[in-house]
Amino acid sequence: MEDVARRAQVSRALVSLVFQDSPKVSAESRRKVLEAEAELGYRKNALAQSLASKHPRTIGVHIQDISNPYLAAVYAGVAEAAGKWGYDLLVGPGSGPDTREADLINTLLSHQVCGLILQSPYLPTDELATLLSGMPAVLIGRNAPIDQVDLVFTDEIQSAQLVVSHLVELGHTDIVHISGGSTACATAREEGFRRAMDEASLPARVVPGDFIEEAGTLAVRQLLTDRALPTAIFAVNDLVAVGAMGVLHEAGLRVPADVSIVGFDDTNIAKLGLVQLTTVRQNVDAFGQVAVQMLIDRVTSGRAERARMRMDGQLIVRKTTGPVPPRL
Amino acid sequence: MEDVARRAQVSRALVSLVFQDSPKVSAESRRKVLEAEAELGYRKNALAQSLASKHPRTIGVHIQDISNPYLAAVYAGVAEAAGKWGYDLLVGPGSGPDTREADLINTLLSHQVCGLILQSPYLPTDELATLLSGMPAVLIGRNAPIDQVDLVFTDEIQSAQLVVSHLVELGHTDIVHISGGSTACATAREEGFRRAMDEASLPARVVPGDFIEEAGTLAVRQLLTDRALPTAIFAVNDLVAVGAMGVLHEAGLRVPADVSIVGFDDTNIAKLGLVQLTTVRQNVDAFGQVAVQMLIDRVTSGRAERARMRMDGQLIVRKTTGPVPPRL
DNA sequence: GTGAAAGCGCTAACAC
DNA sequence: GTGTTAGCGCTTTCAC
Repeated sequence: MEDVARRAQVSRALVSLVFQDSPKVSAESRRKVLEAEAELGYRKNALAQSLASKHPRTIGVHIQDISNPYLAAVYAGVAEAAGKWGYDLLVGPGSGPDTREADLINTLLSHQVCGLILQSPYLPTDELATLLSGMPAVLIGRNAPIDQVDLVFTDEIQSAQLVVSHLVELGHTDIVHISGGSTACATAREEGFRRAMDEASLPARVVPGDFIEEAGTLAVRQLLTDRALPTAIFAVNDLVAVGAMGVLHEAGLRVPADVSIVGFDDTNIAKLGLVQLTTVRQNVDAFGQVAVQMLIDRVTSGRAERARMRMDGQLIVRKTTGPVPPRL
Repeated sequence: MEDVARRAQVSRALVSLVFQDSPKVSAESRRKVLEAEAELGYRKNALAQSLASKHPRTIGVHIQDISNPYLAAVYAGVAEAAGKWGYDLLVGPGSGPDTREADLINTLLSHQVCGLILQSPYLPTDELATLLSGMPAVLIGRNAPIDQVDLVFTDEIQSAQLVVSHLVELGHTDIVHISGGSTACATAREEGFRRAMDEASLPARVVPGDFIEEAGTLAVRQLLTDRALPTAIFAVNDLVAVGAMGVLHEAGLRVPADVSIVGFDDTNIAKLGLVQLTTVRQNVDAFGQVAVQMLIDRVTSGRAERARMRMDGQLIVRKTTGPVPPRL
């Protein structure tokens, strides 16, 4: 930076001002500085910048399950929005459910980010709260009651209702939900399913499961041996739905002629020609944008109240749902 | 840190030494410092640390297609190895093939990482070279001839040979490769296919494609209308293979009874019960470890020569390959 | 072993 | 508008 200043024949301070495009610098000086910068191939030192500044322009991101395309899309939105606002992104090192979320978040924090955007389905609410204390953050896809943390999430209740109405309209009355265990998001979907079935005066059958394919295969195998197969299955996510489809296929049952199946997330698997799964899509495009805006707003305005943004899910009807088969 | 020093009744410098566990500090002092640290809930400022030190312990990572489970696994290996060596990881903001790789790498660089680990399939070699000039880096899954850049990659030639021998052993002589365009990795696979077919004295039919499902559907549709369907298809990756399977299925053809299919990467899609794709797995577990070690070695030793690590692929035989159907 | 002092590359408050 | 100065939180000589 010293070099840039010398080459442009100005002081270091002025160079600094140019880079934050302050209004108090003459067009002439700005031009000279920019020119010198380009000629020298100068690259800012984000570290020094954040260290000296009381308002670092780096936001930390942690998305647990980035291999889920729904979250990858959220992430893309975050990246785009951050770029537009002139913020750098730092992503915590972690993928897969086994990584220690707390460590990752600490790494991010130690790099002095100005705020955090997290999708953290596993960390208990209280741990999250102590970890985040005093740090602006927005949580994605999880309705956690933590002060000073903003929220963006899909209305799982409404989404589940969408699924149930779709199936009920097709004539289904015997519907099983394969749940996803005890994560925040799984319980919300299950709750939504129960409520929707209640409203339709239908019995809500729930089989415990997980977010992996095997949960789907196991659940359906059990239903098969119990001779308790329903006419429709609502899986907690696409992977589980596909697991279920696989077993039905093996058993010589047709989807949707014999059993209808609905997933959740609209992942790339759901779109596969071989699968063509009816599923629920979350409003991914908006998620990232909203999250970044919430965070920047809180950081710059010093807002203290919690902001929450609940978004509707959207039913994507493909080829795994159909009319209820005639009773034999 | 000032506070920690005061609480432990020592100087700031000593605290610094303890954190880098220098040998020149007494057990007594160390204990006191560690205790004070814990009590105060001190968290290091990675920024200040990297800024002051001539040897920052943060390595930058950019993996373009993290949604590919093969790469996610590589990444997990990197994360584990980095942790073991006491290095922080910073990940560049980017997902999907449309993000500007150069920008991401620049972001990483501006955060003063001590080196880079990259999977960067799209960036031209020369751009990469200028971008990386002087910065220790290891490239994953790409055999690019850049000085001062270390390499870890799968032997695509050998992998393609594995696939071809498998199919030839099953009696196939009419094999089509759906290629992946002009990325480094696609051309290597195609080259391997051509060589292996040559060695088997078989004609090498190649259909141009891409790394997406649609490439598989398009290619097979074309083969179908041309009445030029082979008895076996070797797709550039799993996604393309599944696209191909989908179309064959629609057309009433059975896999592998009528046509055998092989993919590449052993992604989660290949493992799906509905798919059970024969494919090639790369030695993901070793990739990350090796990459981190190469990088740290170069950073600490100042080694100037290039290191390269070529690894063998492994054929995973599932249920999409079978004996060649009898000629009608 | 331990403490004092200089400085990493930048921003920010102030005077010119 | 522009230059000067003092730090941000840490590491690192270098004396003691």
